[in-house]
Amino acid sequence: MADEIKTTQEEQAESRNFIHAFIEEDIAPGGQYEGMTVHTRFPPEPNGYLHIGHCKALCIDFGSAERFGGICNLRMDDTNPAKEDTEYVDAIQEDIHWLGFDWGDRFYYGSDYFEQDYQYAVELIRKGLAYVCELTPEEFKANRGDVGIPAVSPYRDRPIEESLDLFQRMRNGEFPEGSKTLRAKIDLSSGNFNMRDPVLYRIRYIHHHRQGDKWCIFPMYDFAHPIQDALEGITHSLCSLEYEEHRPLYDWVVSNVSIPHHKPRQIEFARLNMDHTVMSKRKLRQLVEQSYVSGWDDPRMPTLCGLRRRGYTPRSIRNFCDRIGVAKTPSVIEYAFLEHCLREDLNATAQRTMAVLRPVKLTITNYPEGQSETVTVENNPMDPAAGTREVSFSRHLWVEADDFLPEPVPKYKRLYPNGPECRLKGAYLITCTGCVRDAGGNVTEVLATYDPESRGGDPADGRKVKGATIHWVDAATAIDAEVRLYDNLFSDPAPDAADKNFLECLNPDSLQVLTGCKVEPSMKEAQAPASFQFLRQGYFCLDSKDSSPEHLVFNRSVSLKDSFKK
RNA sequence: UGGGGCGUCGCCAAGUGGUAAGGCAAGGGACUUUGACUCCCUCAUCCGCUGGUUCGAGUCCAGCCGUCCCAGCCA
Repeated sequence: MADEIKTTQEEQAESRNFIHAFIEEDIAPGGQYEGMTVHTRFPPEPNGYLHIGHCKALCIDFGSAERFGGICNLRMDDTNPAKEDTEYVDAIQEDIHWLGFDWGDRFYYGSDYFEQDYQYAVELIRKGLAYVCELTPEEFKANRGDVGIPAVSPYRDRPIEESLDLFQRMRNGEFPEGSKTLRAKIDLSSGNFNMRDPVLYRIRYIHHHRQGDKWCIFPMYDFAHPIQDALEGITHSLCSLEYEEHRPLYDWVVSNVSIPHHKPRQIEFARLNMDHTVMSKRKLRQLVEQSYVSGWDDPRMPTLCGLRRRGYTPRSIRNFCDRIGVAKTPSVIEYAFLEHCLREDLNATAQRTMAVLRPVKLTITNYPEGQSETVTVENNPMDPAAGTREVSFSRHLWVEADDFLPEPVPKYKRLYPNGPECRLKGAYLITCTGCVRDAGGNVTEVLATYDPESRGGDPADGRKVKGATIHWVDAATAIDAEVRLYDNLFSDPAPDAADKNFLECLNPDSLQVLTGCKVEPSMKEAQAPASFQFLRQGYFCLDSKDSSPEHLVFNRSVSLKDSFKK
């Protein structure tokens, strides 16, 4: 099984996307980076937790470098002090490491380049390619121009020396916020508004999480990013589609600033979108801050820490990202595909343990009261090396309520009176003989007889078992646990369609607490590593941060289907 | 409607002029000590539309339609 998955990964590794094609051209003989090491970077803004969309970018940034024997830097893109916080820096690194990516010693902060950014800005002024503009934000907007109407700046042609002086004084803190900016002198009538003399620097009297109060002018992304890339020797700056229109500006900065002979190439790809959830950091923050969820790591969140608590493995997530492909087509991936990748991984690696979610008592009428024994069950049928465990068995058991039906429906092959012989996983063959009902007619107990000659689940005479195999828990030793059922935060369709009111799209059934879950004792002893149990088409797991049964997380989204057809 | 993208099966996605890969989902069957897993089969005469070039077009050209993004002193 593990080999098969590995094979899948190898196949995927061989698949080539358009970014790979570009890189190949660039490093091939005659290409602009001939003979150079492919160098990429992952530049998160530390203003939130990483989500699965970032994982796609991570896989592309680190993956592309790795594919060509290159390296990838990790850089905190913290040029806007108003939005960033140190809190996120550590969490981001932790999540990236959890996924298994490593940036070695190449960890940087965009803000560490502030002094160099400043010097390059001065260089642009000296070259007559930038000027200090005194339009206020309101005036700036009013003079932005429009379709076919050029923008206007009365300060565009001011003397270089004057801009130099003003820029220095901006840095010195002599002017109030919003009073002045440094602008690139490019083209006020460009159809691409990013080129209509874009702002390079703005004044902000805000404490920077890393630079403290050293600076009161901060470079814009469009100015800082290309410089950071160039300084770090990045060959390929991979980013999402919305930066496509910024590329001319990116190239403008790179070619007008005298960073020693290095021009990184920006290539854009479509960011990840998924149904049943939101990927916007702004929205995710809103969910957290307005307490719609318990935190960034709420299992319903698409954040990496949320997925981790929900039972997702790093491998399943990376596999997912490798398989969804890289293209420029804006796409929406079905959540079912992510779930498939998880099941694939868990099936091969997860240690099983039995639990009953909606219990009904099962009594083996011909098994002596008070007697008990232990049976041996394999920890992972897909992997003999995972070993076995001993499970307690006695006269009274708990089984899933829907494993019994007083009246069978077509194709039902589990327990019903005079129904087929069924197998209790790892224990014995049983035949249902009837049930006990309360005054209201509800089934309170299922009755069955067992074949003493079928210990371990194999009939002594080798007869074929017609019924299904049923999982169970010994009532004498079972422990109760609170189980939380999680479904996706949003029901279909994806809320992005109703952007502003996305909170109204919240799925009211996205969290249920099921009490009375009976869990096999060994689960408690198993601790976190032994964390999964397949329940037909579903699975659940122990919370990765707290292995106590009170924190069982059941991923309902993969078990929504009825386990039998009516 | 200014600019920039994108349109191949329900969802992704290969394909770069030679007669539509693969995965997910779905349906059918086999197998099975989890109705899981695994295995087999089915699932686009057609590539947004309309013309054109060509012996031949999803691939080239023209026009049209649809859709997403930008128009922050955010990233």
